[in-house]
Amino acid sequence: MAGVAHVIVDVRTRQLDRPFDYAIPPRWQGRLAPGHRVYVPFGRQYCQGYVLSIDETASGPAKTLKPILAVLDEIPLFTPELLQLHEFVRDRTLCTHLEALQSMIPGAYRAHSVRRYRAVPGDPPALLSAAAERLWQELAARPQAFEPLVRKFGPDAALLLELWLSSGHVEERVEAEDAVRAQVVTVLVPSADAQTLQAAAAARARRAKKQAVLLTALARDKEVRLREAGIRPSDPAVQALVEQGLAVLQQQEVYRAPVAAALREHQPKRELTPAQAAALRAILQAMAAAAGQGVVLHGVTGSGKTEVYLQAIEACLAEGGGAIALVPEIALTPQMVGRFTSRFGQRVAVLHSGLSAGERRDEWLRVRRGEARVVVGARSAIFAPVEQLRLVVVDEAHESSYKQEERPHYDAREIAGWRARHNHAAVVYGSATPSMELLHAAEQGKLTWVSMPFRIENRPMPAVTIVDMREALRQGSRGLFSEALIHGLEAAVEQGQQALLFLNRRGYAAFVLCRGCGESVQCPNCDISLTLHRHGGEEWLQCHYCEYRQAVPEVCERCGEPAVRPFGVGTQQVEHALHERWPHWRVLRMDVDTTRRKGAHREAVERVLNGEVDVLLGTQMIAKGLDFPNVSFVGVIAADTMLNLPDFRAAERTFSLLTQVIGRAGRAEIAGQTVIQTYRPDHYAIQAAARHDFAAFYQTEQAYRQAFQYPPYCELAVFFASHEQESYARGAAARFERELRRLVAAPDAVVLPAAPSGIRRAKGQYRFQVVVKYSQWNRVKNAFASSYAAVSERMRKLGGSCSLDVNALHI
DNA sequence: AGCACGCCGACT
DNA sequence: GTCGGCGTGCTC
Repeated sequence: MAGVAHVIVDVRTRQLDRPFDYAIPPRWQGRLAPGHRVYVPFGRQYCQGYVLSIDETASGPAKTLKPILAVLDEIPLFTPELLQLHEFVRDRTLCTHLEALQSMIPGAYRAHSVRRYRAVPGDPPALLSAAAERLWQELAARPQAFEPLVRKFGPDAALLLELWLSSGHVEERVEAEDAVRAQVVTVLVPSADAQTLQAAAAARARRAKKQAVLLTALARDKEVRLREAGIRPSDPAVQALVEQGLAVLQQQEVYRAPVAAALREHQPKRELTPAQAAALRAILQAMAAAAGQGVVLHGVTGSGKTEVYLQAIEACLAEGGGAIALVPEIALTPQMVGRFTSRFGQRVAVLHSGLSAGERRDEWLRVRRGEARVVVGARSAIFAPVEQLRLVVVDEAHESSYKQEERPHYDAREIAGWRARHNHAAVVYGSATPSMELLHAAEQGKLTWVSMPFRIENRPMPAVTIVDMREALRQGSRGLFSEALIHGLEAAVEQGQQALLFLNRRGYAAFVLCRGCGESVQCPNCDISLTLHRHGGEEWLQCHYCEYRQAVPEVCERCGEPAVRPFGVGTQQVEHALHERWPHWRVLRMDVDTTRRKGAHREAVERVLNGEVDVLLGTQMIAKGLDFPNVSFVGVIAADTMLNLPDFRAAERTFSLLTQVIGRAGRAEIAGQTVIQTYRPDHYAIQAAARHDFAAFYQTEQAYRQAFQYPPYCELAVFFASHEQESYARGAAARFERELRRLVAAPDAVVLPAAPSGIRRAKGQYRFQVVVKYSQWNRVKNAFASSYAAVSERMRKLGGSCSLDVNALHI
């Protein structure tokens, strides 16, 4: 047989991480292409697979191959570009073929086998009971799956099926089926020309009004979607038209349209400021160069980056190209989506986790079919099958959410660069606080740096006051709010404007501590303190890692003293304090606890935009991607919460978050005021953010990174082992370290000793890690791959787990 | 991952 | 004497 397909089977194990060969059935020869999804027999079972490549010329095979049973999609899900990209992802993250492939397509594309049973035409078997009689009728009518039959007829159905299968009265067929399929509606379509239809409508206007209405609609619209019209397919009027040959019923696929239309702002194309125009020119130049160039767009908050993106994408479309715009999940708000849909309408597809599986499948399919040429989406949208890709925009490019924390550990920013190079397109990394990595790449001449240092319409940057909370404490102030913060809040609210209060910690208090012995209440499963929550008159302790909950102990569990007190402020406590002090203010709290419910986030944003809120209080979710024109005051309750984390990016994240929070103030006509409360007023991250002085921050931070050899002066990899038993977790990390040291050495890599992770135990699992610094991936990747292989298999058998995050963001 | 093949303890 | 425990090994 001629034609062999090399297929990756959908079985998640490293042992099967290689192509398997299958025979191409005659009717698919010449039509089956790389990227097609197929259904194949594998071992004693069936599974779906992905065609990597095809060998048309394969002559007489040494062994007889099993055949492909079915091709699951009309067009290959993977374009040639995506197949090539999957090799890059595999090489860069050391994941399997399957992991790389499946991260690129919607999860809805997963076929399961369904066995259906059908009565063989001819002599029926002896039907001994009424139930058997009915079962036989059912099987004769159409093929039936096992589960519904047993549900309907009881366990006897299984016995009868078995009997009839062996006697040959019933046959079994295995079919592949996706759990999420295309949505199908019944439509009535005309089978006569418009004139005939209108004449027929006129003739029926008196005696058959419903038929007349349908005929008129058919003449006008060429189709009637019955469900939308509230008419059943069995309606006599419909049946009559079909019988008279005027119309036929058809099943038609329809797209599930996500709610992108909501909050659609009809924003006209805006006149660009000189800085915006210069930025747009730089992007268009990079596109015209067709060399996969990258541009860093450093634009202060309120400088109008989105408008630049929109106009650059317009230029793509005008040239017949396509574009992808990546936005962090947290910023992918209806507001942001609305700006794209109002500008590009149906040419935009939206891809993010808020969509249902079916919506995501349909949006993706619109892209694959070339019907949508612009994609707006979160991280995984970087794999969208846009053809003629001319531009990739990565908005808020400093955001850590572009790195996938699960396997495969890819970084969408890096994939953006790959796709730009592959397509001879351009990539834009936009941010008010570009990362140290972007800065470093620009300094080395790998990226072009463009600045938009002013806000649109020359609005001023907010005035920032730093309040030293140590000083306030010395003066006897023990409240959450300093004088400056109180003045700012009151001034804003009294003038009918809005205020925003930021605190990066949810719950009521960070932890509870016994004043008798100094012991805090710990989570029994994790190595961290429990957080105090107070809501709706109730009070409890909660773990922010594993969701464990317990009551607050009356007395200390260690020393028995009734001296358990809350410490450290959370958003619930600030909300409480606001209510106490200003009972008539309308305060809205926004954090994970208040926005968990679907749609809650959007409702909250709408309430703020509608002016139903005086003070919006929240965690970092209020700092990003939202544009509230009536906010004139921003307060930061405690700038230090992020600064004290044991992470080499703590300063960068503080600087970035503060800059963004400050930037929420004064985005429209009103001037902005800002107060930052801190115990470390002299820290360079806080100082630089307050003075809007990016250069100063970068200079200091760069010196630290270089001195301690952290990114961007190297790359980090983190091997991670976790197990219920501490010794197994430690052992796996130690073995990985030993293995890797055997294979690489300085200067290619610096292997740090195996050590417990920041949180030694989480969800009942002990966690150990090995951190490696290296600068050239190609020189170390083989060593990583084999060291990992040496440990991971055994760890899994022991009931633990391992991971290897290459190019890791934090350790 | 499944599923079978294959060698040793407690039962009809 | 069997039924069944789960330790290796294979899947085009």
